[in-house]
Amino acid sequence: MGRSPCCDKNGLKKGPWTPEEDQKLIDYIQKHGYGNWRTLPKNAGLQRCGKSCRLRWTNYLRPDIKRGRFSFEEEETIIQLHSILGNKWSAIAARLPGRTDNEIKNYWNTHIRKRLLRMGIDPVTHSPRLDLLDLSSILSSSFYNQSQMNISRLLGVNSLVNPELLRLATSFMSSQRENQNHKFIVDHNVEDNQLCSSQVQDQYQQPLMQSNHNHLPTQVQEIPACCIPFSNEAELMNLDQFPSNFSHLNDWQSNAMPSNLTEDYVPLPTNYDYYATDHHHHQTVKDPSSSETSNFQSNNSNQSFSFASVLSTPSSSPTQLNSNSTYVNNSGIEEEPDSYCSDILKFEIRDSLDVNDFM
DNA sequence: AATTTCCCCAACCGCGAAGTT
DNA sequence: TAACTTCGCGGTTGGGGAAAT
Repeated sequence: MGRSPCCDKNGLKKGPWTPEEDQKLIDYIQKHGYGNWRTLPKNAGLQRCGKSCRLRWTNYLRPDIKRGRFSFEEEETIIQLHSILGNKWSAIAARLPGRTDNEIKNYWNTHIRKRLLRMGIDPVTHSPRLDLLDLSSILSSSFYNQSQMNISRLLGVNSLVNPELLRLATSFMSSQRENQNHKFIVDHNVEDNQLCSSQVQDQYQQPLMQSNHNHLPTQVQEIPACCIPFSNEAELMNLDQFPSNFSHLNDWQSNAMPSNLTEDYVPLPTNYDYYATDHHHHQTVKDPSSSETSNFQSNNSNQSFSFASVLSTPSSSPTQLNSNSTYVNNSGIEEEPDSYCSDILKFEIRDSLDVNDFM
């Protein structure tokens, strides 16, 4: 069909918005609600095209926008969802309350993508690529004890259930065991380790599901490069239908996982409320799509995000969900989520669980 | 201190989908 | 059914601040 002329560009302002323009837009939307973006700027007294107004509103002025750095859980969720959805930023944003697709897209392109590349992970396929992998950084930073190993640091992201990388990592570990007895010093400042993960659990969980609980997958099995136990995008989209109470999920988890794998993880609260810590500053704005007033809080995304998060977040994680994304460590110094997580997520593999069994 | 380079992110652009006439 | 309008998405750009030289 014919394309709409974007807008009459003559005389319309472009570029950064001024506070006055912002206020005009806010005032207008608070009075009349949003919608009909084409006529909105004229009615609001703005020399902008409707598209520009819509973007400004949805990406910046909306009262439910969450500002600040991405939390570890958010980052983790982005990676997980991206492994399933690809560059469908709006779909990803729908499951990250308060975050916009634009913000997520920017964060992916400026942070996560680069980090994955440095770790030898193809950010498109979420699969390891040996031509990208910086082996030296792995060797120098990932092994410091035979029995204690931070697999998350090694693998970088929990979404990478891809067994090939696990195999690669394990191969390194095995060779290290054979050839060296000394401990490796962990460089806590290595940026490649920043994107760490808490979910070695996930490394096992999905294969276990797929293998009918009876055996672990072999390395040649094809396993989707994601850890959320949904086989496809449609299934993921149906997350919204899940109740916010996860008692069934816990049953499912405990049934699905062998006890020797699950016992290190305490069951999560069944009524986990993602919004519990952040109910501040809700402005009320009319949503023309509804006859009632909306406060822009998406319950759907609440539920779905919680579900995914519960699946992948050990209860031992000290990080408050949806908290401000700046972290303060014990010394009162702000700490970036990238670095704090490398410490909290050290993962101990019990002697009875030999990672080589997964080979 | 000055200049250059790098990086981030708000905003723009083009396109397709969905809705309306 | 076609023509048109509106909206939303994803890719890209460029301004400005930070870091490096």
